[in-house]
Amino acid sequence: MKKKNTLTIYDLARELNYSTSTISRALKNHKSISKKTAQLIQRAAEERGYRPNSLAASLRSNNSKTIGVSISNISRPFVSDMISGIETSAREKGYNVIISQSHDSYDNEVSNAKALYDSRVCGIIASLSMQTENTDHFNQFKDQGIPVVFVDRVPNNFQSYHVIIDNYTSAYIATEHLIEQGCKRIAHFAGSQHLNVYSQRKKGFIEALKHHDLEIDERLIVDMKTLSFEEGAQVTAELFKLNNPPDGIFSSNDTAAVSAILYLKKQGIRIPDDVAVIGFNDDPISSIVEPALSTIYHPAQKMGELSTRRILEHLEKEDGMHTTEISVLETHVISRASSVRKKST
Amino acid sequence: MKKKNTLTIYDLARELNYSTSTISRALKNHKSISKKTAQLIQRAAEERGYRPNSLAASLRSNNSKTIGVSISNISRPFVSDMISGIETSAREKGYNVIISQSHDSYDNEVSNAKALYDSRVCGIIASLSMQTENTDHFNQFKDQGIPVVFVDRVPNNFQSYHVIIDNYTSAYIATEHLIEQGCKRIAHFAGSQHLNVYSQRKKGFIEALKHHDLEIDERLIVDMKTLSFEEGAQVTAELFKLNNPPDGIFSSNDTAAVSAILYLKKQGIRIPDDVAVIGFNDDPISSIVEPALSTIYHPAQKMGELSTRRILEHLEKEDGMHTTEISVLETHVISRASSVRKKST
DNA sequence: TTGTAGGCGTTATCAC
DNA sequence: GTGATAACGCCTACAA
Repeated sequence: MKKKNTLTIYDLARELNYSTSTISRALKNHKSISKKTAQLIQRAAEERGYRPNSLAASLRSNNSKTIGVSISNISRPFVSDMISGIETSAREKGYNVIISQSHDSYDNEVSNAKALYDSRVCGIIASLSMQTENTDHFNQFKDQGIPVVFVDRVPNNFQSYHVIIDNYTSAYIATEHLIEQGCKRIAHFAGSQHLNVYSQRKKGFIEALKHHDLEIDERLIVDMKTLSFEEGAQVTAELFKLNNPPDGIFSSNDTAAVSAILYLKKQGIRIPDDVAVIGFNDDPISSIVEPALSTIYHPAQKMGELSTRRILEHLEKEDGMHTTEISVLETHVISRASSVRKKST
Repeated sequence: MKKKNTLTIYDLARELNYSTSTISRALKNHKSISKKTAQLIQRAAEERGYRPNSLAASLRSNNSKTIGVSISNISRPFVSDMISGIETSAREKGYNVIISQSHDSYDNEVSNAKALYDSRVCGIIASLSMQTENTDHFNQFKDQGIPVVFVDRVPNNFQSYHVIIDNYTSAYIATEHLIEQGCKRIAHFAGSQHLNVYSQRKKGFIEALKHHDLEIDERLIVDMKTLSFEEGAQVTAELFKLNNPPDGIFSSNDTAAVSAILYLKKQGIRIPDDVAVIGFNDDPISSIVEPALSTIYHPAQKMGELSTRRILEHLEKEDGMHTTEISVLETHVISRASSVRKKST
C-alpha cells in the first residue's frame, strides 16, 4: 500500500531484455523502432501498468509542457470563463495548467511569478492585478525565452503577446448607444486609471461625448477603486444627490451597473426612462436583473483559447523571438431593456 | 536571449568554492550549515540570479508539491469559488495547483486523471462529472498512497477523504421552509440520480413531505439532465400545464430556479404568492433576480480550503493510511423574497 | 561543518 | 534497429 512499487522503463528493460533506450523510444513510437518490438513493448507496459514520470521527462527534455496562469481572482465570471478556455485548449495539446491568484495584490503577483518560474512553466498567461504598476517580475520569463501572453489587463511597455479587446472603441460604442437613446448627461463608472482597460474605457467615453457635442461634466466621471456592488450603490447615491443628476450611466463593469439599477429602482427612479444604463462584460447577472442590463460582450473564453494558442505557436517556432504581437478580439453592444427606450413614433 | 544561461547549484559551487551539497543545504537553511556560510551563499545566489529548478527537486525528492484538481467546469460559480479556496490555501503552503475540467464527460475525467497522475501530483481533489458512475480511475492514486479528496460530488464506495455538505438535510430544511410558507403541492427539480448530491436532495425532499403528511405526486418530481436555464423553463412550462399545478418549487440548483421564476412571471403567476420558490447554491444570480431567490447556502470556498487541508495533513502523517474520513460542512436556508409570504396576522 | 558520490526516471548522442 | 552512456539539476546518506 505504500509507494515504491512504481515501475520504470528500467524495470521494463530488464524484464523484456531490451535497453532503456529502446523502451523509451518504443513508448513514443519513435520511427527507428520496428513496429513489432514497439507493439510488444507497449503491450507489456500496458499490462504491467507502467506509467511515465513526466517530471523526469520534463527535467531531461527541458520542457514541462505546463502553462502558468496569473490572474486576480478565479471567482470573477470573466476570469473563470477565460481560464476555462485556457485549460480546455491546453489540455487538448497535452499541456497542464497551473493557476495562481494575485487577489489583486502586487506582492502576491510577484511571488506567484517566482513560483511559476521555478516550476519551469514553458509559457505564462497573465492578467495584471489592480495594484500592479511595474511588470519587471515578468522579465525573468522573457529573459529565458519563455513566452509571455498578457490578456485583458495588459501593461503599457512590455514586449510580449497581448490578447485584448479594443476598450476604447467598446466604450465609445457603449456611450454612443446611450446617446442614441436620447441621453444627454451620462455618468461614467471608471476603474483604476493605471490599468489600461479602464483608462481606455474612460477615454472612449469622453471621446464619444465630445463627438456628439455633449458637455463633459467631471462630477459625472467617478474613478472607483473596485467597481464592487457596494461601491456601485454608494456612487450612484452620490450622483443622484446632484442638482442635475445624470440621465444615463455607463459602468466599466456589470457588477456596479447592476448595483446602480437596484439602487435606482428602490428610489423610484425609472429605468431606462429616467436613467438608461449600460455595463461591461456580459456577466450572468446582467441578463437576470430587471430590467435586463445592456452591456458589452466580452469574449472571455475565446481570449483564453487564443492566449494558449499564442504560447503553443511560439514554442513551435524555431526562433524564440519576442516581438510584441497584439491580438484584438471583437466586442459588441448587447442591447437589453436597461437602455432601450420606447421610441415615440 | 536564448535559454541555457541558467544557473545551477553546480555553478554556484564552483564559483564559491563549496560543494554542491553545501550550496543545496545553505539554500534551504539546513541546520548543519553555519550561519555565516549560509548567508554568504544565499547572498551570492541572490546576486547571481540563481533560481531553483523545482522539477529537479521534485524528481529527486519524489515530491512535486503539486495538487491536482478534477472538476466539471470552472465557469460554474460554485466550482470557481471552490477552486479559489483550494488555490489560496495551497499556495500559502508552497503548493502548486493544476486544474483539469471534465466538462461532465466521463472519458475526459479518466484521461485527466491519467495526466495528473503522470505529473506526479502529490494529492488530488475531485468532484465527479455528471456522467461518472465508475471511479476506478482514481485507484491509481490510492494504490500509490496519494491522498484523494472527493468534494461535493462524491462516489458511494471509495475509501478516501470526503468533503461534503449534508444534502439530505439541506433539502429537507429547504422543503420544510416552503411548507412553513403554506405550500401544499411542491415540485422538485432533481438532478442526475446516480450522483449522490442529487439523489440525497431528492430523498430529503420526499422525507420532508412525508413528515408533514403531504401527498407525494410523482408528476411533480422531475429528474432533469442538466438543470440548465433552458431546461428549467421547459420543465416549469410542463408543470404548469397540469390540472393541478404546484404551489411551490424546490430546485436542486439556482440556475433552474431562476429560470422558473422568470418563466412564471412572464405567465403572470405571482411569486411567492401563487408559487414559492427555493433554489440551491447561492449563486450570484440568486440575489439579483426579482423577487430574490431563497436558496441554500453552499460553502464552496470553505470546501476548497478544507480539501487542501486534508491533502496536506495526510502528507505530513507518517502512516499513509487511507481511511474514509468524511467532513460535513454546515449549510442553511437563505430566506429571500421568492419564498416568504406575507403572513396575515 | 562540509565534501563525496550516487541516484531520482527519462531522453539524446553516440556508437554498432 | 538497438544498446551504452552520459546528462538534466537536485538531494541525501555516508564519510571526513
